[in-house]
Amino acid sequence: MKKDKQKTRDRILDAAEELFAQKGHEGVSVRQIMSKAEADVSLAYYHFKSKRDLFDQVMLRRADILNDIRLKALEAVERRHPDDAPTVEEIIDAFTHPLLDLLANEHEEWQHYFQLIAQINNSPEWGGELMTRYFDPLVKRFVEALRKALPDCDDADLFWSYHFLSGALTLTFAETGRIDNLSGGTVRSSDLASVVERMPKFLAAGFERLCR
Amino acid sequence: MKKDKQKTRDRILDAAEELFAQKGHEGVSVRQIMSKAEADVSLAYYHFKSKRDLFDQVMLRRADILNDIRLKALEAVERRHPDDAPTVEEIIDAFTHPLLDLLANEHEEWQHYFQLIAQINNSPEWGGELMTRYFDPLVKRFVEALRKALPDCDDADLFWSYHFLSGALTLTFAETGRIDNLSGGTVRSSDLASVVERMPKFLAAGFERLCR
DNA sequence: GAAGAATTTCAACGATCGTTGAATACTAGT
DNA sequence: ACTAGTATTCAACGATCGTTGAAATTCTTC
Repeated sequence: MKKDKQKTRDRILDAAEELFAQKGHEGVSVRQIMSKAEADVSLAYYHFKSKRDLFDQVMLRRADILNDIRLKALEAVERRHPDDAPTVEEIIDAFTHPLLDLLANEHEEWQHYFQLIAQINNSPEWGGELMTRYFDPLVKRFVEALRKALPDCDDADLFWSYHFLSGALTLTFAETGRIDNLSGGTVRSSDLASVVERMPKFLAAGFERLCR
Repeated sequence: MKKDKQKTRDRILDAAEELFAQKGHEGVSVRQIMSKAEADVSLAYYHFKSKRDLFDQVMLRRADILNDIRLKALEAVERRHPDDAPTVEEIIDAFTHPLLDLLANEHEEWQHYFQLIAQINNSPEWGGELMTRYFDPLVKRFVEALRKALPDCDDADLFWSYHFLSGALTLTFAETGRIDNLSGGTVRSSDLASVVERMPKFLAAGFERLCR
């Protein structure tokens, strides 16, 4: 039935998502993906045009959901400030909180996708093209909100601040465990509640110091 | 002669560094590397034990230089403060400035290495192990300096702040050009002088707000 | 210039890669 | 039950993968 097609296609996407996140696009073979998906190799080429197309579909599958909830979070913040502008911290929170919530509360479902984004964002090969294509419209919307909150900020300060934000956020997605070692175990990469409460404060302070 | 050996070995390391940085460890074949190095495939296995060993040697070649100059920069800052503690911004500047200087002034020589670090730092596969092995002793030294500058800061705030710093710094290394698109060309990824003057201020503000 | 070590070339191995075409099994509407 | 599509299996293609052993060359030292 139709459901089975969806099931198989989704199983392939799940397996691909996980393996791409762990080893990168080139570090995984179609055979490894299909083996994890418990399906024949040829099925990859029945459901997708090519390995590259499979990769793109993995990216696309969750991108719209992400853009939706983040836009709604921003709009909610703006609705709470009908007259004045929201604070920088509120805007950054709207930008980051939905993602960190998803990662914290639906960890198994979203972890690999976020790890994939973490890798792509720092890759010269993929970083420019892919991230721009999927997420830049939303990012521009947030930058505009930040500009309104920091009316005296010049463009260079604003965009570089966003750049630092982007780096801090995506490294969090990677959950490399490096900070676990570094702190001797007192801090854990997977403790996203700690990030939710600290990251907006940390980054808002940066924006505000640079922009005035 | 001996010089030629070094020459060939270094040509291989250079080619590997560039290709690994662009496509990742698994995205490049030994044959592609040796073709760029203009040497026979077998020479890779004369000069190195395996592909993985070649990768490790690429990482090692510049790691010590980096640790050296950063340690010296920190010691210089501390020497300038015989009685009191250096400011957070001074410490962060010592941590980041040497790297950004190298990238800005010897771009061709160091760009690919830093791009490689940018990718590894955000990879769950490599991020924990490799970065810890090569750079954590130095990082711990800097965290101690920061702790002295922020005596009332608790460990979680301190380590998470460093985590945000690490993400912001390594994304800068990647030079993905994403911010170029985002800003419509008014900001350029390769304009590292802009980063040098902004990043320590931005990050110091974050540390200070979180830690007090 | 001969001896010995260091370096480079050449040819090949088995394994795995992405991808495809044709045959088979399954499902839905009549 | 027949048909028309949808989904899955099987076998295979040429290319490329990491790696190796042995021969040929070049370099160092006497």
